[in-house]
Amino acid sequence: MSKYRSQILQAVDMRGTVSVIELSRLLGVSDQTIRRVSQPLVESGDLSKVHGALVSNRMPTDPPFLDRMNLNREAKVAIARAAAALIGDHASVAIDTGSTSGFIAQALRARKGLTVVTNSAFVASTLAIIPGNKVSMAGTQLRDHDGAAFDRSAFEVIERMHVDYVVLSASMVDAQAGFLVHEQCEVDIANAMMRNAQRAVMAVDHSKFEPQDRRPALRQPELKPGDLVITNRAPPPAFAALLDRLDLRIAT
Amino acid sequence: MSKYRSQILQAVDMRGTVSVIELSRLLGVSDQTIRRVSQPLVESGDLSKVHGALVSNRMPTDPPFLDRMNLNREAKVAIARAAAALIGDHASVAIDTGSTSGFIAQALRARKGLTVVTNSAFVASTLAIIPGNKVSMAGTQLRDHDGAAFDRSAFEVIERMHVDYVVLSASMVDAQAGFLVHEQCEVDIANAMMRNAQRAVMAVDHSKFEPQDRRPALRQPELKPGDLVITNRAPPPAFAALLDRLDLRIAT
DNA sequence: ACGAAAATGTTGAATTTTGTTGATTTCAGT
DNA sequence: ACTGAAATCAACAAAATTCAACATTTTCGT
Repeated sequence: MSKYRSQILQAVDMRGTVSVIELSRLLGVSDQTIRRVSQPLVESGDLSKVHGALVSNRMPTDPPFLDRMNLNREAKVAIARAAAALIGDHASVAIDTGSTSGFIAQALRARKGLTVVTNSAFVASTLAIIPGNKVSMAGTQLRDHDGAAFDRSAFEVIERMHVDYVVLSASMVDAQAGFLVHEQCEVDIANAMMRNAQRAVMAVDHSKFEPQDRRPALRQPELKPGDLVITNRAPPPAFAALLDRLDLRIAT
Repeated sequence: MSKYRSQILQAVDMRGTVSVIELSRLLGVSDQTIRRVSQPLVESGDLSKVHGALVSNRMPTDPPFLDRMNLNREAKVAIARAAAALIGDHASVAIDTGSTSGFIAQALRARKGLTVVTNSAFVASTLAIIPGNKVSMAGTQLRDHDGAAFDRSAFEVIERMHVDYVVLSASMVDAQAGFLVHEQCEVDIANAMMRNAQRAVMAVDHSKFEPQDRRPALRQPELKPGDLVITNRAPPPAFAALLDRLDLRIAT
């Protein structure tokens, strides 16, 4: 069992297919090494080999949603690790949709006995198949943007639960306005989750502190003092006031 | 119980895998010491050792469901191709849980404008993120066996719909009894789906025609004459009577 | 403070992994 | 089918890691 095993699996699972050369650069080793250490993985059927690349045998591939997951991938993985380190075995967690939340779900596969409620089918299917987890999928009608539900039944499921943590994300952070998203329905779900959770964990990579091409206009519900913000670089000083009473963690 | 124990565990858990040298620098001790104090952790199963590094055992290891997807993978892929070829763009489909259905979902990513209802979170998240698809997730409480739902709301969602095709699977085929599964709830869902579908597609790879180690005892609802059975090898002659009035296709 | 026991560091040989080279195979375009 | 570019494979040398044994330091009870 090679030390690169999990990294290769993760990279290939995440992107569907990735070239041998790219993997070698990613892990900082030679292409030959990639070929060598991936051999057992293709023999066990986890991966397939094509000329020039490895392809995942187990995950959905290509569509736009997964493209977004590859944006700032390293930052998101680091944040996900930090968030997962915070959440212990047997915790209960509400998880919203969004690519960072997707990574956090992946990192949470390491936990045992989680109770999870989410409106994202991706998060649900990631965590549901871990033995011992109890996962509730909130909502029925899934939007194609990201496979998340925002219908009435989603709220009904969320309102029935009370959890230790809620994992939230945002599309942008504004020094005055706070954490912004694009759709009102996302705010509504976040609100419902926060009302039924002890502590909020807001996960935003560093790019969210910069202006976006399509500026989101809707404010996420205000965080309580003591709620957690996880990011991967120290935010610019302009955000000091906003983050003042929150527990800020920088993941590396 | 060494004084470094918890630090090593935390670091390795956090990052998934971390090199012995790096750990030694992190804790300010020699590499040999790391090897020595990590030995009990390896023996107790918390960590694994690879050449040059320690890896966390609580990290994403293949959950059973994904293992099952790798069983008879080629047969299932062939069947999935055949099933997907049958189902055109803009069709409406109900899909049950089961690993073969998972592959069919993957093959259906090539279709456009599908309307899908499924009680499997895996199928839902696979197809929901295809632009233009309308996917309904039936059910809330997901079982860890395969991430599928069988609660009352699952039935309510299925009963509301009427679709062109229903894609079903079975754990075993018996020449007398027909298509068998392990759980009554699976039969119930199949029944609900069949009542609300024009035509059934039963997908079973060749291994299902052989006796299983754990024999399933529950009969799927009877197929109508003209319903489809897709498999990947000609079934043994003993099954001729069973398949008599059904439309049998052999995928290669 | 003393000595025994445990823990840590150091060394060098054995083992494993890695990068490089050149021959061979595969792939895409004519 | 032919050709050049790219990818794979096999083999070997170089580098890194491990292991075992011993020297040294730290810890702890008396």
